[in-house]
Amino acid sequence: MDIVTIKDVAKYAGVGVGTVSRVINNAGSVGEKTRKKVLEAMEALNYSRNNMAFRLRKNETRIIALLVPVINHPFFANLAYYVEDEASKFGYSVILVSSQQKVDKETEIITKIKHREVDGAVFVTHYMHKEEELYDCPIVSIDRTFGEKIPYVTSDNYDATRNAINYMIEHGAKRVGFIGSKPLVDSEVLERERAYLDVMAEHGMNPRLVNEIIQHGEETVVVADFMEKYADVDGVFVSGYSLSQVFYEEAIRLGKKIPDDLQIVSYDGIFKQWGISNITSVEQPVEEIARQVVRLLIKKIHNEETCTRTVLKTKFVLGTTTK
Amino acid sequence: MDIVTIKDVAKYAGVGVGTVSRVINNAGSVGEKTRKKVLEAMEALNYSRNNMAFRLRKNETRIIALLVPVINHPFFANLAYYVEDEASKFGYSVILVSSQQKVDKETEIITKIKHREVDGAVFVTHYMHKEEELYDCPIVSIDRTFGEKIPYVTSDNYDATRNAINYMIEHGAKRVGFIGSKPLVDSEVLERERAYLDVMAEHGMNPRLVNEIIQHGEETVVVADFMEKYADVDGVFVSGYSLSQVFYEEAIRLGKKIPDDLQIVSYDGIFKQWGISNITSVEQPVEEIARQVVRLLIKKIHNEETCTRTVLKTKFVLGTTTK
DNA sequence: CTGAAAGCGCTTACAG
DNA sequence: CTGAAAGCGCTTACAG
Repeated sequence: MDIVTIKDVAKYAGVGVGTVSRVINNAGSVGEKTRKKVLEAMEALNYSRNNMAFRLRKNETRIIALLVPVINHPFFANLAYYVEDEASKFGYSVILVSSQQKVDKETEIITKIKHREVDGAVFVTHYMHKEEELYDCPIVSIDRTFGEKIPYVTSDNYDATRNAINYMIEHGAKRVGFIGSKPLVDSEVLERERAYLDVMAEHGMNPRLVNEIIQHGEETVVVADFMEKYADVDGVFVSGYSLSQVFYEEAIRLGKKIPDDLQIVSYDGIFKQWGISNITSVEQPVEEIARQVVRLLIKKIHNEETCTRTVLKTKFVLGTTTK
Repeated sequence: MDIVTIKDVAKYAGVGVGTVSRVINNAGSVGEKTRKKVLEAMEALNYSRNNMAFRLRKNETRIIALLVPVINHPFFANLAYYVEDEASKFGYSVILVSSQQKVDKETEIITKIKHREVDGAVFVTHYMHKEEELYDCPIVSIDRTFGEKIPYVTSDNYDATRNAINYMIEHGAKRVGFIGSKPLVDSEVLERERAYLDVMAEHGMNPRLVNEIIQHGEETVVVADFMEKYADVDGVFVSGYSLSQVFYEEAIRLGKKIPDDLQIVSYDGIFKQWGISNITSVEQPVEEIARQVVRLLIKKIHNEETCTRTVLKTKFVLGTTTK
């Protein structure tokens, strides 16, 4: 079972390789009977095009990379699902990289672009240091801002957070706290803290705020500290992918009555389909985010114009953790 | 910013392209000062190897495909996480394909192998029809059996199911049922039903069994039917990725006291880390499955010997749904 | 409409 | 130790 090339087909059909190429690609014009001969030859030889060669010639890999902190988390897994779905519509495959918050995994993607292993990448990561060279690569991001040259899509962090906090206040919360996993880098996620502080100021309330860089695995400690420091909170806004579930469980463990003693609203990460406990939350339009980001990236790859910032609307979804 | 090739480096360093290639790959021997010149040239020109060309030459893509029914499900997302981690240790990237139970997505992978877009694939799918051509491809599978030529890894389905059911019986269950999402194809998952029937026979109990092919989205209906048909069950073994959560919720909805009226054990799909409700379950060693499957695939790709069947041990994890 | 040739960016015998 | 050449499997002007 040797590998059959365009040459074999050409010989079998008694034509030149160029002609074979033309019928494969429906490019140029080729006579009807020649075309038929070639098609028969392809059939007889069970030919299939070697796309490594094709791509080298065309200088495109038709692959994009998706860089997420971890894939085995509901938000990112959902994102990956729709990214793959959208990319495949445009003939792109997607390779997966879990950064695990390690910088080397992140620079690895840049390397893959430079080495022509992928055409571009979508970055969902809040940890990598900026690198100049990054700006020349076809990259799009979610939430994170890199300056004018890298388009990103985000959700209406500020407004959604305001609404969520006001909701708790309208439903009786007097001492509202904010606990968040703070990105290391410029990110629209920071708008959530700003929104919180603004609302607190408007109501003349004292902020009860912990927003810090949390390493994977440290969530429990941070939550425990928060609950000790602000034992009197009766409403908490939780920001960050792995934080809400931890927070919810810790609150239960401390014997808080939810929502009577304590209301909770979370940004991100509550996915009914996975049966995760029913926390009231600001739900991101993950499907739409995924599709937009892919389309932006493909435009970027083809050097088309893109707008830098795309903002999508979240949905406030009531669960059982608010009044 | 033109693309810089090995030729440019060679010219800059005043050597032949072969020499440049040799220093890049540390292959052959090259004089110390020549090497230095070349390295300097690479540095000066900011050269990085075009891996499309490299791979065409070597006839390897260093990419494997992971085909799962859907990526946005805890089990598969975890699998993907470890598959990517293991693959990257061997220098492989992994592209992701969610079959969504569609046959065309599945044959697409075969196409990708034939077109040299990937070197091989891991199949986690229970729906595709057998195709002869598949047997010549570097493919490994999870649970599913394709005959001698395709290696697969699975867990101890039979024993684990026996243990789980016996556990419920030992803890008072008298009318034990089995509800499962049945694979369309030859799969070790079928051992679970066999184990169940064996245990029922040994205890002289009447089987209460529904094991059928369930389309995505139909879980609720099937569960409702089961509960109507076997309203008297006081212990149920649930088999199938998306079924356990649905089953649990339906039982609650019907007002069953768990575990007093009804004990539940599930195979697959309960992941504490995602806060999914605490169902007693047979936990698959997903990390180990992933790593084994990748290693098997890479052996397959390199035409090394592999054993056809690898069985890994599950863990019986007590939750709150059994006595 | 079609064939022969050059070239995509690399590696690898083959001479020297 | 090193350069020139052939070749991986394709596409694409270029002639005819």
